[in-house]
Amino acid sequence: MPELPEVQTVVDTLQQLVVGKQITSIALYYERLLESTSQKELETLTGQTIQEISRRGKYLIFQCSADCFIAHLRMEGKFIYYPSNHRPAIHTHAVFGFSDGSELHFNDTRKFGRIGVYSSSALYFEAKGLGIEPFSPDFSGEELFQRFARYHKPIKTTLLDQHCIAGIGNIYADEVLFDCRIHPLTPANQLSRQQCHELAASIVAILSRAIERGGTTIRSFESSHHVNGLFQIELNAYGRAGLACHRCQHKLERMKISGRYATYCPHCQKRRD
DNA sequence: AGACCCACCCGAACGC
DNA sequence: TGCGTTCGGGTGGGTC
Repeated sequence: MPELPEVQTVVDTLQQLVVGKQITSIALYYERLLESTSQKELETLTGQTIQEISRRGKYLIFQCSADCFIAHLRMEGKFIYYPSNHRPAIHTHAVFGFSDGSELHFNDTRKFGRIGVYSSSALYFEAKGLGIEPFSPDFSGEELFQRFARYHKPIKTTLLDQHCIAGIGNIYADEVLFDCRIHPLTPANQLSRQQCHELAASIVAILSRAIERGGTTIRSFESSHHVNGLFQIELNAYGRAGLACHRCQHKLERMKISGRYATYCPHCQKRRD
């Protein structure tokens, strides 16, 4: 499932493929793909040129001549680029045709992904109340310490809360907590300054490493299934319940915390409260 | 207001 | 073997 690093990889790849191209047609096969956008509004992209592609949290931003369209891949959404006209594969919900004959298909088995057309991406994210970017200059241990003061819920849940920090999903939340030896149930507002500094450093380090790997693994977008990039990363916690901890050999455990699973080492990640 | 839970989907994995 | 059931993922919206 694409989290920040996977989305960044998609951005990097798409930038080389479709920036500068003019949209000449849009076909929509699944209406609910649109988020607070009518088919008519989607149509307004026709004739516009994609000027820039960027990322905010797990959102992809396609800045076009007049409007922008924003996509969220959720679990299995993917963009597939074809240099020329191509029959839509199963689970393809939208096709953008460009003036040079190439196409960008949006494909999503789960139908959870969403796209929408907006006049300003900044306003869109402001309205959403999206949290701080891990790669923004303002991101620091002190910043996290200040933010966490408002969150009484478990740190695992807080890391997943996109209003606090943008871009972290279940996988990297588990990995970061393992790295910092923090028990997932620890209330966020009970973390020490020191722990927040470690968390901030760990988030940046682990996400960076994942982006590096994603970037090196994924060459052609066709074969990208971006998850490929993810599995190039050695995971220490996520998906390893019942297996031996890479640090202490104890069995990792899995626990449900506000509806989400957390995998952690009960020996390395002790509760301190 | 804040914490929780479910709906949205589908296919893989599991149970009978 | 074949069927039915459960589960998991991110997010928004609903409920208490």
